[in-house]
Amino acid sequence: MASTKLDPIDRKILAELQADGRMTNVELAKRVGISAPPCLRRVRTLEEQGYIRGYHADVDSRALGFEVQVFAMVGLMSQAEIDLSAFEERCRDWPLVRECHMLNGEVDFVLKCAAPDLSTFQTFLTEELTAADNVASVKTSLVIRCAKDLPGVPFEVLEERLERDA
Amino acid sequence: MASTKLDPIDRKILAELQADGRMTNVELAKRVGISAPPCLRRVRTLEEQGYIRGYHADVDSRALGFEVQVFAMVGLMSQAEIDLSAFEERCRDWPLVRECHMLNGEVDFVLKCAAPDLSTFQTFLTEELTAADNVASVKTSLVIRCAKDLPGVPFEVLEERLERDA
DNA sequence: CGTGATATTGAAATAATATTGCGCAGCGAG
DNA sequence: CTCGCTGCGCAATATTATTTCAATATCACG
Repeated sequence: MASTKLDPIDRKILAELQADGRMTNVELAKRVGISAPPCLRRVRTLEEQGYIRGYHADVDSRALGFEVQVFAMVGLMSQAEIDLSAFEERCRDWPLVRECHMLNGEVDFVLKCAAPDLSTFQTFLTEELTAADNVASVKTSLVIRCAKDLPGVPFEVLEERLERDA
Repeated sequence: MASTKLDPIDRKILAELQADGRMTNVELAKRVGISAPPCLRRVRTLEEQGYIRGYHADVDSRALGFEVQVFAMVGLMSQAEIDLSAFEERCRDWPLVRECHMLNGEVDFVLKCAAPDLSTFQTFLTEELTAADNVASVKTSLVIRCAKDLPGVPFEVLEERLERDA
């Protein structure tokens, strides 16, 4: 990851691919204002350097029968690093847990979970999560609806900031 | 969205594209066990029927200088639908807010925010979010680290469940 | 300011992929 | 059965990705 700095074209590429990850390279090249070959080379470089971690289809989980989304705020008994890591490792093993973020403040972790129905989630909650080693408290909140769900980076803010600093 | 039901091949397609959204159609066809043309037709159908909402590059926001991620728990004064919608609309206008979910329980919304640095976020927090109409309380937690961040749907769970029900 | 070393570009050629057209097989209803 | 429907795969064509290479731009240094 020899992070060379990004020029405006690179940032445009990232913004375009974040918005539409399946854009063809010719279309992308047209939009960022260079020809196809250097455009593709830039994309490959961005991938290698880790600016692009991967590409994913955005699949509608409700359409697939995952009716329930839950945020779970988890407090642990011990915040020693080894215990934090152990909990994270357990989260990685639970398929219902889609995201696991360690936080500052009173709560140690927030988990975003997805389940086909409430009873599946309840079972997971009582038999797995709450029952896990070192878990002191779990507060859950059902997602009623989602008003906004954008991927990654607000490029608008980034460009604004770069202009201002220049 | 004339939601025809999905067969195992469709689900495999969704799982593969969720894992790698830029897979070529021939590779995808190989993996799901059919030839390229019908595979592409299925993908198009899945897109049209809304099972696939889009494709996105997963861009590393830290590499781009967005050092700060925050979860904000927001309580409103009024939970009347018109006030809820008004708040959601405001969230859509704030670029630092990447996700906005309405919850049940004591907290009305959870927001996932991204900012270049702490002071940018603090400014947003005090001058925009906390100051917004109808906002009663905001509790924020910095993300210290992210142990897991998977896209969308746990297909493992879905398949398990289908097998069991069969 | 030059000037050479180093990158980066774009046109053209080639390889790979996507997409269309069409005939065939499987299957349920009459 | 056999018609009608659906979905498959082969083959042909259109697009796109990728490599090659000569020309241009960029930059450190004298």
